[in-house]
Amino acid sequence: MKSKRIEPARTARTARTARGAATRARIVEVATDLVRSHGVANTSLDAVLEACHASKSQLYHYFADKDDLVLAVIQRQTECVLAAQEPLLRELKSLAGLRRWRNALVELSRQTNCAGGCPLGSLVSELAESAKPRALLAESFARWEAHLVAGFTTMRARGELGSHARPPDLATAVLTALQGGLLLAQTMRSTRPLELALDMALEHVAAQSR
Amino acid sequence: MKSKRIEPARTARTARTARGAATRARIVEVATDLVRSHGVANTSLDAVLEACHASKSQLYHYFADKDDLVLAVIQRQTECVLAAQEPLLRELKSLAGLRRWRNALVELSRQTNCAGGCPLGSLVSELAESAKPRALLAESFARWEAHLVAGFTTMRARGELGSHARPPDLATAVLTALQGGLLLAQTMRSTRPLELALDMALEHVAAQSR
DNA sequence: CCTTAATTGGACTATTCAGTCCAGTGTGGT
DNA sequence: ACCACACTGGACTGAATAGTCCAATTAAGG
Repeated sequence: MKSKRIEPARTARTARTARGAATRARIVEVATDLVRSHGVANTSLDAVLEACHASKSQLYHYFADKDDLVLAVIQRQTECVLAAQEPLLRELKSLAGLRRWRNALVELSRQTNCAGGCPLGSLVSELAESAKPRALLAESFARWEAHLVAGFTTMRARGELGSHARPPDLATAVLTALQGGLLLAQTMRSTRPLELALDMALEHVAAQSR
Repeated sequence: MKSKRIEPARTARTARTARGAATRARIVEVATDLVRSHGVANTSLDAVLEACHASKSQLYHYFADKDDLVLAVIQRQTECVLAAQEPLLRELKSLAGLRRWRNALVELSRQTNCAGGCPLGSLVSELAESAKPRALLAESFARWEAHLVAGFTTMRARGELGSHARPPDLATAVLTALQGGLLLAQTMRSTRPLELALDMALEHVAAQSR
């Protein structure tokens, strides 16, 4: 039982100056990079501060504690992933667009030699047992799914999917395939699992076309 | 650059006595439990030793260092998972058996309130960037896949799958669906993603039947 | 028995890390 | 110009934690 609410809840001020905002942003940015490559538990605050030339007091001026910083990292990582997906997600309005999305992801994975996996997926296993981080990650995936839902809805409206197709379910299924594919690809150091997973997902979607 | 080979490689003796073997086994067992529930980075050696009533010297008598213990934990976790899968995997010789497998997994996930995810999958994101652990995990998944391959091969021989069906690819695809489904289920605290993922995988397999 | 080696207890070290504190510096508003 | 407050530098603390060391205990074989 760790009751945090007993304490005066610490500060965690919000930046009131351009300079302060810049500092805060710099910390989050660097922390996000380090967490992506080493995981939360293997990223020390000292390492973050050294990498972004900030001091302890700066960090604790803007964040209550490490957990609080991690929440900011999750949010930033979410923005990064969604921003990277944006161009692909935008044209996700047809089976052909879906196939382009698949190819782009496989290519991306190949370029990094299948290392790293999904930045958000990786956070899950480390943080899913903590309430707030888990809730934030759930929200992130929901936003990701929402883009897919929009695409499938458009496809259904166009008649490229049957009227019985359920965009939310399709989106969830496709996202599980992507996450599972990336996980296995990372483990096997081969894009093959990702390709098979996404192809299965594409087939699943295509099966919903009239 | 961390060169480990410069040192005399430390001891890591193998047990030469029933008592010693029991001690070693006890350490690995407890470590596996703690790692499953808290992750590698959040499991301290002191915690392991206290939980199994052993001392530092006992641990370092049988393991070179923490990494070495982690390798043993991966192996034990693999045996546990495969042993738990065994009864389900054995009857994986028909589409009906596959469906029973699906239902059992969903039920299992529901019972744990979707917490934890796959014990092996969780290790991946934490260890996939280290050579030996990654190789071990790849081997674990390969063994898991092998069971699925055997099932699909039987199904093909029986004519329940077409002769064009490729058991290894089907097995990989099914495993990615399971992993992705568990990951999302853990995040969303709902069995729905797992159900959708596995149903997609079943449909994928069924599509290979004549 | 008795010797040899396996096994064990647990104190000790060195390091790392989260979090605290306070004195000092910059800055915006009046 | 001046004041209040945002911001910053960095030393310091206390708790963990991986790993070391050695003396004591226990078992196995001749």
